[in-house]
Amino acid sequence: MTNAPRPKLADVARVAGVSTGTASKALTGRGALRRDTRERVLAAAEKLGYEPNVAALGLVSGRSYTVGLITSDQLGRFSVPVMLGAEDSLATGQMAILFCDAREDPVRERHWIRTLSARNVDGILVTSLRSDPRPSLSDLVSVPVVYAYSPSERPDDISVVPDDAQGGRLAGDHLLEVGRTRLAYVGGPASYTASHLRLRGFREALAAAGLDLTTAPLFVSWEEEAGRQAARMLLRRGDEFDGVFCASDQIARGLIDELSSAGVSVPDDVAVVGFDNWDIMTLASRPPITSIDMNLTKVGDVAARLLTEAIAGEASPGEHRVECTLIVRGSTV
Amino acid sequence: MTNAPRPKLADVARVAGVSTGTASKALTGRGALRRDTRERVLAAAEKLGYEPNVAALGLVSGRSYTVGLITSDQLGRFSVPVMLGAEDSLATGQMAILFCDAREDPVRERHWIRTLSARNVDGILVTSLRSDPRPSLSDLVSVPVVYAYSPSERPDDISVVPDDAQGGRLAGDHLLEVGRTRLAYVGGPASYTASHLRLRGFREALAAAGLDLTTAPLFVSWEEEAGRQAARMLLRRGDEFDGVFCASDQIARGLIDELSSAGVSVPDDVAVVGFDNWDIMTLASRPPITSIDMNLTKVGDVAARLLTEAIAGEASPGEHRVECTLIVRGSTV
DNA sequence: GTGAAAGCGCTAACAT
DNA sequence: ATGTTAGCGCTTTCAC
Repeated sequence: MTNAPRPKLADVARVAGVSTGTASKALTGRGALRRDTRERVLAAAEKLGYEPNVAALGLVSGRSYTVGLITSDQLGRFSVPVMLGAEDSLATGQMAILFCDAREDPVRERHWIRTLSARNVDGILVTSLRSDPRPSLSDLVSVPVVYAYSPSERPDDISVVPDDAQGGRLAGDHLLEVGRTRLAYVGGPASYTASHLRLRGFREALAAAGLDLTTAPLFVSWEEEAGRQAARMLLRRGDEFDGVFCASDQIARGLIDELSSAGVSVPDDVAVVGFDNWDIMTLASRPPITSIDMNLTKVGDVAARLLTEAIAGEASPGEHRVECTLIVRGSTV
Repeated sequence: MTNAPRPKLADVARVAGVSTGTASKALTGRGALRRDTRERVLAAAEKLGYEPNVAALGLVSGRSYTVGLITSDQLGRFSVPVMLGAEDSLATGQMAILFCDAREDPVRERHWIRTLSARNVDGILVTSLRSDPRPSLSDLVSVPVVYAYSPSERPDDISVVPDDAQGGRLAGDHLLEVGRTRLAYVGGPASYTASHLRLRGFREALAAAGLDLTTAPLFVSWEEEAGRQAARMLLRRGDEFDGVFCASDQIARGLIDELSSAGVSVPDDVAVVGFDNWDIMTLASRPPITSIDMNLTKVGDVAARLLTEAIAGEASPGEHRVECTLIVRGSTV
C-alpha cells in the first residue's frame, strides 16, 4: 500500500512551467504547440509518472473508455476463450472491461444494463454458451452492442458466431480424404441449432462426393455417456459404418471408448471426428481425437473489433462467421 | 440503440421543484430533509429513470466503486469459479469489476496495475491457477489487495486459499471409514505446494488411526495419462493396496481406467478418491469418482468480502483458509 | 503558441 | 429545511 497522491495535470503543468491548458494539449496531441514546449510537458509527465484520471476524462468527454461484457449464460469452457479474445483486442485499444455475469437470468441482465448505462460504457459485448439466437438488447441501451457466440435474434444487430456448417464440411471432407465412405453422424440435442448446422455442413461435404449418411443421424445429449449410448445404437443397427462425426468431443470420447470395448478398432475399423477441440477430451482419449476447433478466441477478437468500430460510428450489422479449423489426431489416421 | 440523453440530477431537481443540493441530499439519504420533499425527489428520480453518473461520483469522491480483478494465470477451470464467487458478493455491494487478464506475464501485470490506478479502483483482487505463493503487489499500489487461490508471499497481505491439508484429511478419513487400511497417494508434480499439503493432511488422518501409507507417495503430472502410469507403477511394485487418494480427478480417472483394464475392480478391490470435484471427470468416469471439492466459489466470495472490508478500512491480514468438502460417489462405495 | 476560464455531473460546506 | 456555491481533474473555447 504505497501512498503519495497521484500526480495530476496541474502538477505536470507546474513542473513544465506551463498552464494546464497547454499541458493538456501537449499530452493529447491536439492543438498547435511549439515542439520544445510539448517535449517539456511530456518529460514532466514521464518524470512524475502521470496518468490521467479516467473519471475526469469521462466526465468531460461523456465516454468511459470502458465496455461491458455480459455473459448471459453459465460461464464456462466456451465463454472464457471468447472473453480472452475480446479482452486482448479491447485492452490494446485502452478499453477496460467491466465483467458482468448474468447467469441466464433476465433480471440480472436488466440489472447489469442499468449499471452499465450509469457507468456510461461505450459499448456492450454479450456472450452466451448456447449458439442459439438470443433476445436483442438494442431497444434497452443507447450504445452499440455486439453479440459473440450466441447471435441476436435481430438480423440487423451485430453478431459474431463460429461457422458450424463449415466445421461440419471440414469433418466430412476429412473423413472422405482418409478414405471413409460409410458415414454416421451423432449430434447433440435436436433443440440446439448447432446440432443441425454441423450436420448440414457434414452432408454437404458428402453430397459433393455423391454420398449421404449411411445411417440416420442420431441426436443425443452432449456428454460422454451419450457417446457410449450412441455407439451401442450404431452397432445394434447393424448398418456398416467406417466413419463417425460427433458434434462434441465428449460424445466422440464416449463413442470411441464404447467402440473399443466392443472390439471395434479406432481408427482402423472406424474413424472418428469430434468437435470443440477441447484438449482435456481429445488428448486424454485413446486414440487422441481428431477434432474441429471453433477458434473461439478469434470469435471474441472479431467481436471486440466490431464493437470498437461500432463505437467509432462504423457499424457492420449482420451475422459475422468465423471459420473453424480441423485438427488431425489419431482417431482418423 | 435507444436515444434520449440520460436524465441528470438537475433534471430530477427541476421536476421535483427543488435545488440540486436538496435533490442530492434526498437521493443519498444524507442531511436533514422534510419527509415530503424527500419523497417528491425520489418520485421524480423514479419517474425519469435517474441513475447517478458514476464518473461524476468518482470525481468528487475520489473513489470509483470499481475493483480490478487480475487473473495472473491462464484463466481456466479454477479461476472461473473464484471470479464468479467474487462477482456475486461484489456486485451486491454495487461494486463493478474490471476484468484484467495478465496471462502469467509480469509485464502485462504491470500494465494492468497502471491502468487500474489511473481508474482509481478501490481495491484489487488477484487470482491465479497455481496454489503456490506469488509475489506481493502491495508495494506497487495504494489500494487494498486480496489474493484469492494463490496466496501472496507476504504473510501480512490478505490471502484466501482452499485448505488443501484439510481436504487431504477428508480423503483419509473417508477411506478409513469405508474400511480401507492399505493406502497409497498419487500427487501432482512435487513442485506444487498443493501436492504436499494434500499428502500431509492425508497422512495426518491415517496417523490418527495409527496407520501410514503402505507404499511411498508418487508425484506425477496432473493429467489422466499420469494416472494411468501411476496405476501401472503401483501394480508393478507389488505392494498390496486397497485405497488410493489422487490429488486430481484427472489422475484418479486415468488410474481407475488402468486399474479396470488390469482386472482390478473399483471400488471392490481398490477404493479411489480424487480431488477438484470436476464433474466432467468425476461423472464421466466409470465408476463415478468420489472427490474433494475446494469450494472455489466460496474462496472468491470470501476474498471479495475481505476486500470490501479492507476498502472500508477494516483489514484482516493473513492467510484465510476455506474448507474443502467430500463428495461421495461410486469409486469408494 | 499560450494562458484564463467555463463547464462536464455531482457532493458538501456554507448561507439563508 | 432548503438553496447557493465551490470544487473534484480534465478538455476546450476564447482571448491574447
